[in-house]
Amino acid sequence: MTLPHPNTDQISLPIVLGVLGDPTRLAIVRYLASKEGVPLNCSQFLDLGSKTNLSYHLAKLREAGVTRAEVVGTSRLITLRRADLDTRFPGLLDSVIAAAGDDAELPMIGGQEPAKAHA
Amino acid sequence: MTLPHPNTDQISLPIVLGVLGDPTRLAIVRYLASKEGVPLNCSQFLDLGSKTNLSYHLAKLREAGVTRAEVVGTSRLITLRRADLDTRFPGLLDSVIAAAGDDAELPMIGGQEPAKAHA
DNA sequence: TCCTTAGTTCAAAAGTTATTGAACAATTGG
DNA sequence: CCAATTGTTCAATAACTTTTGAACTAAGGA
Repeated sequence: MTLPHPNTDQISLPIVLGVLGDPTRLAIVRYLASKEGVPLNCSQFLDLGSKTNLSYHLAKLREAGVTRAEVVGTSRLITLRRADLDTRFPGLLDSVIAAAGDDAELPMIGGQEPAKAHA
Repeated sequence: MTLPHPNTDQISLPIVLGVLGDPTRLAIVRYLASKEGVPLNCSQFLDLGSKTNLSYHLAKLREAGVTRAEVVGTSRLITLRRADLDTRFPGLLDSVIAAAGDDAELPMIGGQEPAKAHA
């Protein structure tokens, strides 16, 4: 039981940008980046919407090639496809994550700390 | 007669990403980047759609803060807001333009040369 | 086996975005 | 003034995206 993912060379720039142009998904990506190395399952994101709605957004991210979802038991372990994205679009993910880190308009996850403005 | 533009600090990351997540607009931005310094008017982009449709897409880019449109006579001179975007989201525009430069899926403008694959 | 947990799928509704054509405005040149 | 050029606005439609709830599957534990 594996889920469909695009190959690295099939990842499309407009699709990736479009998928990241949604506050919920950008919040997911920011959170994944902040927990890099720790695989997360969908229920980590329930702050952002209903189970069904997250399933939808996570599928969009996966189908765009932004995340990878590995089936483990009844869970999906979700990770950022950082290396693949860096290969395909050098610097893009880093600059998006850096910009998102500062963005107080994006929804927070699990008491996440908003990046502080320079005192 | 000036057109509304967001201030630099009003430029929103998800809105910018969403606006760039459209092949027509990404093609416009790529072309503007390739002609940096040369202000272009809307009719340069008629390859990409009807006059009305371009007016729509150019308004989206302007309202998102990606481009600036200056009214000169009956023309709008359109430029990329590169410095403002670099200030707000360092590295983002560069990585998007670099990635778009290579993208053969994006529509071309006026016999634009597709970036060649490495021989 | 039965229950729970984790997540998907489906269909419907709501909302948003893209595209079109016709009509409009403003400037420029004759 | 008249016509051409440049681009906008409006209303309609088409197409897509997001959100929801109910029903479902699959694995794991008691």
